[in-house]
Amino acid sequence: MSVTVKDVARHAEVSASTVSRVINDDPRISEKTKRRVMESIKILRYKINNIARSLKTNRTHSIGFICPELPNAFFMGIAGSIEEELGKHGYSIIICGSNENVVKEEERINLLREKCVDGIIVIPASDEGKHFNQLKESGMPLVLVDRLVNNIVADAVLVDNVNGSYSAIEYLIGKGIKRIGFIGGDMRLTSAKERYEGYIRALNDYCVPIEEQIIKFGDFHVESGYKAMASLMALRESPHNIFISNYFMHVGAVKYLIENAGALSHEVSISNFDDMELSSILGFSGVRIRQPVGEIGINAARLILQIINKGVGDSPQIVRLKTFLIT
Amino acid sequence: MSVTVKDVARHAEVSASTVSRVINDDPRISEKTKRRVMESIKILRYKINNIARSLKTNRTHSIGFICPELPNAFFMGIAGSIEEELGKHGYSIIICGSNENVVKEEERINLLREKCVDGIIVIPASDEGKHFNQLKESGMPLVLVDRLVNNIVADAVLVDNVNGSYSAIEYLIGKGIKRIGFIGGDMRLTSAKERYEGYIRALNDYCVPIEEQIIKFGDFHVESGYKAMASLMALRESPHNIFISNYFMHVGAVKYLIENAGALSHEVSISNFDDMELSSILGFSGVRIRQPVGEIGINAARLILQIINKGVGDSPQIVRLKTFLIT
DNA sequence: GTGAAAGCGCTAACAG
DNA sequence: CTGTTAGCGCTTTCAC
Repeated sequence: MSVTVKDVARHAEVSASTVSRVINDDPRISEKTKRRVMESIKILRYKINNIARSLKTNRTHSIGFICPELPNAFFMGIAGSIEEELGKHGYSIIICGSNENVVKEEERINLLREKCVDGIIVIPASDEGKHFNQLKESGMPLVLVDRLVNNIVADAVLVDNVNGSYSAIEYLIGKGIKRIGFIGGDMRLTSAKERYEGYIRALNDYCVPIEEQIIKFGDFHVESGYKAMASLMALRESPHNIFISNYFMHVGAVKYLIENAGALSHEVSISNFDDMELSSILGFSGVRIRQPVGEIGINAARLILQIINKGVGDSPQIVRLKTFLIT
Repeated sequence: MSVTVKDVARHAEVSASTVSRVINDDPRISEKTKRRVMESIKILRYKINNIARSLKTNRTHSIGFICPELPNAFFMGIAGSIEEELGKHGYSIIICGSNENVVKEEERINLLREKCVDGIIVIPASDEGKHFNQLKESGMPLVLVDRLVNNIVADAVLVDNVNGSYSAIEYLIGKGIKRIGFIGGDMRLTSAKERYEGYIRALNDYCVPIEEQIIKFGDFHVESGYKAMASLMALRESPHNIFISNYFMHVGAVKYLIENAGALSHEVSISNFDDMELSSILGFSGVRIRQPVGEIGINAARLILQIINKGVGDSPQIVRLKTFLIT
């Protein structure tokens, strides 16, 4: 079938171990034999079989990446920078979608374990996850991204969500805008919770009363943003300013406003979390919070490599990346 | 380190092969021993080592997926459905970005070969690719997606680009609109070429003269759409209707129009290829062509599995999926 | 500086 | 139905 070290060895008239040493850049090999072996490798078009190597070395140079859904610009932005950063170190990524489903997430984790990946990076499907503890106990390097999980002590890369929304609300208040509607995400996600917290905290700090009825919750998806905006606009005294906690709900909300432009009793201005490619042209624009998407991925990649190479530290590292207010 | 078949065998007081048979659902194993082995597997928390299995079976159940860039909603839509479809058959995907760079693409292919993937699905970086021939000669199952490559005979999943843009232009002409500007992609991509061909063919068929100066070319990215729109709007007689050949250039073009709304001498209506999540709310809306993104992925996945399982057919299969005109 | 031999964890004849 | 044996392609002591 395919050409192996043995074939190369025979062709170069050396032993298999010598070929192996050449492949692995072992310094104590003479220039001469090295050249000869290289020659044979080229002639025979030898390609190393990493499966066999992995079996021996217990390293696959593969990292698993699990995220709630693939066709999601935010997650894929992260995946992209993870892939790039890991690629620099000879690692590749196996991508899995969990469908925002804890059961499937666990399934994927098992799959990746069986594939013997060297580590797993995951954007958790929810705040629940005893399976992560099992994973850690098994010794698998693990990095959580974007969200935390209850009762799990693990290394993680997050964004400073609280201060993110806080700064946006603070800015609006500074502009004299006090009545600010809010569209939040699923409160089982730490990111959603934290963004909500930043909103509440800013209002409190500036002594702005909190109005329950102008606070709505969706699930970070387009459709829920649409509905939340609809219910806000259906209020007798609908808010003129609204803060939306992620990109996709922002899109849904804008969609509602565009489709119902005629029926609106007043103008609306939207501020929002996330600054994706299209955020700036969605219109209705107030301020927005940019997440350092690329940085998130790079940090996650570096963190997992560090764990793989140096072992888990005693206390888990939590990297919190700053957000930027775009006015 | 980790528990192996041998450990399970010892614990269940059977031989390693029996354990292996249980794992692989070999029918000729007695219910009783099967149960006992399963028990031991559970107790010892045995997890199969697929690396070792792969070494033996020459199957990794991994498929490589190479695309020009990861954070791209279109590519990732395809990746997502590939992942899902392959997942149903026990396969996972290793994702690689080629950075729209043929050299890196080749590098990635070699990486995937060394990882012994069972097949490779690629959205080519350009129309150039002798490396694909080498790959095919090596016996690696290969499926091209979205674009073809010169002089390469390979199975592929494509979209009917020509008829896609033809039908849009035809529709506009039917509405009495004859002067239609065009923003195309990099003509080294077959998809860009075909969309342009559809435009030209429709104009010819309806005896509409072709005006070179209202035809611009970008590179399928946001920025180039912005620039192309700018140069169209800078014309003395800028077109009122414009057809744009993909989503990202559409975004860029809209961005230009929004930013320069005041300076425009007339209204503009945009028709475009692609119907992504946000296409419908970008405004300036004429008609658009929907690509069946999910279907593309599903077909690619099925095709690669078919090649893996039944071998390459004598003549390559080219699946051409229909597009839909959304009015 | 190089070779011989053992073995990673699994599967697959071949026996029985 | 189950065990024995060999070996996938590589790395890695241990000799020399």
